[in-house]
Amino acid sequence: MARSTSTLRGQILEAALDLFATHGYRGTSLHDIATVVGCSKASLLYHFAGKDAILTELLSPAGEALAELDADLAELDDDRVVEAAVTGYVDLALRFRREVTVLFQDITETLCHPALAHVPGMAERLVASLAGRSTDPKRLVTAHMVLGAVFVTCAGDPDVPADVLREELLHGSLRTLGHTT
Amino acid sequence: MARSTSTLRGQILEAALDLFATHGYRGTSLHDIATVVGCSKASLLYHFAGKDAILTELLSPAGEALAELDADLAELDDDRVVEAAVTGYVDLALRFRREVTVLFQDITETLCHPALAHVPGMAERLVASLAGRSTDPKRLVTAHMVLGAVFVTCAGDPDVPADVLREELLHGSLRTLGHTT
DNA sequence: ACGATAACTGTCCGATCGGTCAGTCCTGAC
DNA sequence: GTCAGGACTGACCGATCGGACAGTTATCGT
Repeated sequence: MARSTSTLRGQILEAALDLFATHGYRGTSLHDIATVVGCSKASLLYHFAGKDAILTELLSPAGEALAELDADLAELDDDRVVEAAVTGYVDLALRFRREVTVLFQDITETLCHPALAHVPGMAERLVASLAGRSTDPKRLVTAHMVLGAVFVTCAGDPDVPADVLREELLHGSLRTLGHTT
Repeated sequence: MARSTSTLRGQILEAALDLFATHGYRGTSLHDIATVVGCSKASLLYHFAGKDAILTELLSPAGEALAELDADLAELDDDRVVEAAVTGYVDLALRFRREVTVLFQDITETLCHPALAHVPGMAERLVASLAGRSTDPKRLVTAHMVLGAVFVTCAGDPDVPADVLREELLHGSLRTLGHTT
């Protein structure tokens, strides 16, 4: 073996995450990844079943974390769910900032991916939670706004200290929702 | 001539806008467009110089409108610019909702397009305007949040009456910015 | 020292893409 | 009628993509 297995696998995932976040999933070829890593394209396909498998492995942790949040929020009553949804969503988006950027780059291609099949449904429930499970169109719009605000801000990766960013995402989202603390 | 020129051109643009918004620019082939329109792929390339040219013609009006907003905002003083930026941006995003969706689907591919070369710079100035030209990191974060909130909400095309949507985008954005009316 | 096995690669393949081009078809002016 | 020119198309092209596969290299247990 030229390299230890885990080493090259990790390098491939790291390079792929970088390239997917910069140029999108469709905009990145296996050749591009192989060039960055410094191995052959065939080597990628030795470690991973295919290009899909790389994306799946990259996004699965974020998907599972979102599923956890989804389950947690389901057990809260309506007046407590809003703050929990905001905090959980912001922390999730910050923790998986690079994955969010990948999603942002190629939203349709990545969302229709098997590993993320449950995301649309969970996103819809997250919006419902952000809206305090109200069906008022106005509150649904603001909930969508929070979804987009945190999403794009994290994907944009602004040059701001992490704690300031988190604090402002939380407060800004609550202000958007008209939630008085 | 089988059809009047303008008819087929218009059908091509309409179909392309639809497909680009649904599957992204990269995810839509000339063959896809031709199939929807009901003509040959070669016919598309008779009416347009290339796939790029179709995207350019689709997004140019939105780009020009953004440039107008950019120029208008430049002439306002700091305490007036925030509300003007919010109103102008929301109205722009609503007017070019489908174009926003196209942008959302394939952000890197579309933004590096010649016709939209000035957009990143204008977007940056728009963020500055939304932040009241303050350099406070907290205000910059909230400005980015508004940018994303309106962007994603318009791209998502929620099933809400147009006037309610506009009203909530405006009020929600101002609340996000902590702007007391 | 030496197979067995895992790690890795060069090369080829079919599919699909955007784009070109010679040629056909139709229409309207004369 | 006819003919010039715009509208349109089928067939083809080179490039690039994800992927398959036989073969080579390096490592380790014995």
